[in-house]
Formats: sequence, C-alpha cells, structure tokens
Amino acid sequence: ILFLWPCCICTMKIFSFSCHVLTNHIWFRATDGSKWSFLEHKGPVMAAPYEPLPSNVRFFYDGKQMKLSPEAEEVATFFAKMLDHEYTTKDTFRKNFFKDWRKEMASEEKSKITDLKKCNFNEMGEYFKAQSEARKAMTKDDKLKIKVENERLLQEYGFCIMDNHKERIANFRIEPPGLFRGRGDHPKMGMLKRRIRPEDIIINCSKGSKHPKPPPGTKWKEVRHDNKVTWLVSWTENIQGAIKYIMLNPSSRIKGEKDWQKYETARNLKKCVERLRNQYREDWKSKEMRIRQRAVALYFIDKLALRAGNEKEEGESADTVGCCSLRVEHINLYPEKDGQDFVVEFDFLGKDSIRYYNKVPVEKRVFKNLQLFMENKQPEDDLFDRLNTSILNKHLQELMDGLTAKVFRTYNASITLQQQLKELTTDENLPAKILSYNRANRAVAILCNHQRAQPKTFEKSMQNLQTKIDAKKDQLSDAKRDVKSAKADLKVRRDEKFKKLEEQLMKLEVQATDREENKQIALGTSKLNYLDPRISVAWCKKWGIPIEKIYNKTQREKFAWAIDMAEDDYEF
DNA sequence: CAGTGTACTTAGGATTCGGTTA
DNA sequence: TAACCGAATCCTAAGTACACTG
Repeated sequence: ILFLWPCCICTMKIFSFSCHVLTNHIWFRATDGSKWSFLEHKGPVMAAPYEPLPSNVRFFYDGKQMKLSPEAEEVATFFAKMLDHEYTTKDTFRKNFFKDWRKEMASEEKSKITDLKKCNFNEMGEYFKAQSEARKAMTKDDKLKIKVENERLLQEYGFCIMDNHKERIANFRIEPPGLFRGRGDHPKMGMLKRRIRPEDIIINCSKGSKHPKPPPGTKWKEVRHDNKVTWLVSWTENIQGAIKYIMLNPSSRIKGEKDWQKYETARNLKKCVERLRNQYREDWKSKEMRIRQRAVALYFIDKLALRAGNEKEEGESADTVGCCSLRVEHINLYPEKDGQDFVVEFDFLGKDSIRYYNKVPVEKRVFKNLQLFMENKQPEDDLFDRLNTSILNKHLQELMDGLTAKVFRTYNASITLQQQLKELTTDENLPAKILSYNRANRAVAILCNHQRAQPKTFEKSMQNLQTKIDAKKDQLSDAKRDVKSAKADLKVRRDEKFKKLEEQLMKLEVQATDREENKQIALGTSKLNYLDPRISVAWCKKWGIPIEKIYNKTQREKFAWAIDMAEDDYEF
C-alpha cells in the first residue's frame, strides 16, 4: 500500500516511497543513500551587521570615559547585554570573555584595558534595556510593520523546494555573533562566538537548481551538490569547531519519514525485547568481564532509560556522563536500604548537566557484578572500563537490525505511554481525560528525567489559580442556595446553571492539579521526541477527544503523518 | 581499535506572541 | 491601554551514531 505523505503547506499529499506489508513498513527510499533528487533554496539570512552605539552611550574604564573601536565595542555590547545574567558573575565566563575581547581590541585599547573589574558597561546595559522597553512601547502600526517584514523574510528564505514540494526550513538564519553560553560548568563559557561571513558558508543544493546568491561583493566558501545529506547550508563554529547546519522543519517529508522510521524500529524492539532481556540476564553470568559489563550497562539502559554515554573530550565541555561513561563516583551500593535489598544509588550529571538522582533496587546478580566492577578502582575511574557505546551498539546491531542504545529510550517511552493511557483513562469528562493523558506523559518524562527549572512565576500562578477556584466555589454555593429557594418552574434553568458552575470548578481544579504535578517536569521533550504520535492519535480517536487538545498547531504539523495514518485501534 | 570528522536527533532556557485582566 | 501571563516559538547547545583512516 502506497503511503501518501500529507503536506501541511499545500494540502496535497506527497508521494512517499514507503509501503505497508502487514505491520512492517518497508522503505524503498535510500537504497543508494540518496535523500532527495531536487533541492532549491534561497540560502541563509545573514546576521544583521553591527550598528555602533550612539555617542552618548559611554564606556568607562577605571572611572574614565573611553571611546572604543567598533570591533571592541561590538564585543563589549555582548557582555553589556548580559549584565543581569548570572553568567557574568562566573569566573570562567569572565576570564574567557576578557581573553577573547582583548583579541578584538586595537593595540592602545589592549594596553589600557587590562582588568575586567575596572570596566563599567552600565550605560551600555541601560541603553539596551531602554531599547527593549521602547520596542515594547511601539505603536501598533510600527509593530505591524516589523511583523510584515518578518513575514516577508519568512516567505522569501523560510522555504525550499525539495522533490517537487515546497517545504518549511527550520533555522534559516545564520547564528549571530555573541558570547558562548554553554550549559552547566562549561569550560568555554564566555568565549566569543565570531560573526559568520559568506566565506565561511557551504551551500548544498541541486546542480540544476537556481543557486542562492551570496551578498553583493562576497562569495560562499563552496557550493556543493550532495544529495546523500539533508542539509541546505553549513558552517563551522569557532568554539568547539563543530559544524552547524540549516535543515528542514519537522513538518517536512524528509524529517517526518525519518521520525516514522524511528518508531518502527522501536516497535521492532518491542517484538524481541524479551529475548534480549533473557540474553543480558544470561550474560550477567559470563566468564568474560567485557560481556558482564555490556550486559549490566544494557540492563540500566533498558530499565532506567539512560542515554548511551559517548566518550567526551576532557576540558572541551561540561563534565557529564551517560550509561557507558558512568564513573565509580556516580553510584553507591547499598546491600540493604530503606527495607529494600541491593539498592543502587545513582547521582550524576547527564545531558545539559541535568542531575540524575535515583535509588533503584536491582537484581542480586547485577549488584554483585557492580561490586566486582568497582573493585580496586578510584572514584574517577570508569565503572564499565571494558565498554563503550561503539562496542555496545555493535552488539545491539547483531541482536536486531537497526538497534542502537537510544532505541531503548524510544521504546520504553512509547510503551510506557501506551500502558499508562490504558491504566489511567476513565470514562469521565474531558478535563479529567486530558489530565490522565498528561499524567501518562508525565510518567514518561520522569522516566526519561526530563526536568525543568521551576518557573520563576510558579508560586504566583498557583495563587492566581487558587483565587479563581475560590471565586468559583463562592459562586457555586450561592447557586446552591438559590436552588433551594427556587420555585418549581425555574428549577430546571437553575439546575443547568448549577451544573455549568460545577463543571467550571472541576476544570479549574484539574488545571491546578496538573500544574502542581508538572512543577519541575518538562513534558515537551518526550512528546516531541520519544512518544510514537500514533499512540496519542489513536487514544484521541478512541475517546472522542479533539486532537487539538493534545497537540498544538506546530505539533499537528510535525505529526501530520501519524494523524493521517493511525486509527483508534493502533497499537504500538 | 583509537582518533577524527560528519550528520543528524534531542534538549532546556530565552524570547516572543497573543489573549486576558486591571 | 498598559500590564500581565501562559503558551508557543525560537535558539542553539549537547547529545547519539557511524563512516573513515591509519
């Protein structure tokens, strides 16, 4: 059966080279590794050129006013814009910034400005604050003008043609220069992210397409025609030396098909996960250390949905780990704790320096193995010294086609959503069902450790909600009193009003519960990246819930394929 | 098998939008 | 009409995975 890819831009369906054979999807695409046959686009939107500050905005060094060269001034404004941010108080940030700033200074500046503490950026900071206030206070008309201009830019640069279809581009703007903001304890925070010039940019498009033009008087680094990749534009960033790309929006066919494929791989894992589990349980007993380590690591990845944990170059980024890169210092073993046997306590920083803290009872064999792995090791030694992600993935590839460590996260997330929805959904009113959905989603977010900082406005917003609830309760008790004293002929209408109020109250209370439970949990990441959207679509169909209650516009665009495909009986 | 480079997905915080309330 | 607030969107960093090389 041919599947027609639903296009959210032109409402036509794109012919997709995918088909169903029973429950298996076979991709005919990419037998030769090509990702497209035609690609045409307008290239990136370059960052706006630097506009020097007006002369009344002054910089002071050691109490004395100093006029900076445009180059030094630009970098100074990057710092000035961040004055209120915690970053600027951090030693590493200040040190890196100052070092890179000095590189941009003219020689007289360099010899004068030798101490960051003596730099006074306050007028610059105030100036930018005033500017943003002014922007907020603009007239409706001026705001509209900006909006129109943004829309024009989007229409001109925000789309490309790929294989006969107009597709939305995700990030069509070149990242502007600024100060690098790493996450966690990043050794490079504060370094200068330099301005990207056309000469740094590689364009990728069809040979036979209209090539994007570089800005007048400039040249691209290269125009290439590589249809084995999906990116339209790339450049190398100066902080880590990593390559940055401009790619298509998640609503595009090329991203959507890949997403679909990801979930199909996870469903394949579902079919053989029991076999794999038996296998790694057996491997806990292996004579070979490397196999035991592999098996225990896989157990963690499966049970706890840990990330694979690639090796990282020391000193290049924050010290974070995943499963294979766990160190002895990241776990504690308790033969008995809080009435449970064989408890492993995890405490480490994962991706984005988000803390993972968990106490889990494990099987005795796992526990004994961990003791063995930790024998005669220092805290900073690798827990799995005979293992890395490459070894693990090679093993997984042998167990199932397309299997890698990250598939377990997708599989466990999706299966958890499906189970939780089954368990939690009751035949109640709509808000209660939505709460059940969010709770199922939350179970996944907790499993995947998707945390967020408690919003600064959290307490206040809870208070506001409580005020609304109290007001509604008052209305309701008033209404109740009315019902008692009502004459018979008015009773029906009063009852209706009464019912409506109760509904409104319940809705508010559900909202409050949801918000409270969600205080430090981020649902978006799992919803967007780990949960097979067809589970949600089927759930909506089954319970008669409009899809808009679950997915906003952008999400509906991203998951158009699933909305188009899944019926109420879909099973992950 | 280590080291390097590339391409792509996943991630939380910052910023902006747009509707509501004071 | 400004202030406020939650949701949506933007931004880009930080992961995973794998090919290639020697």
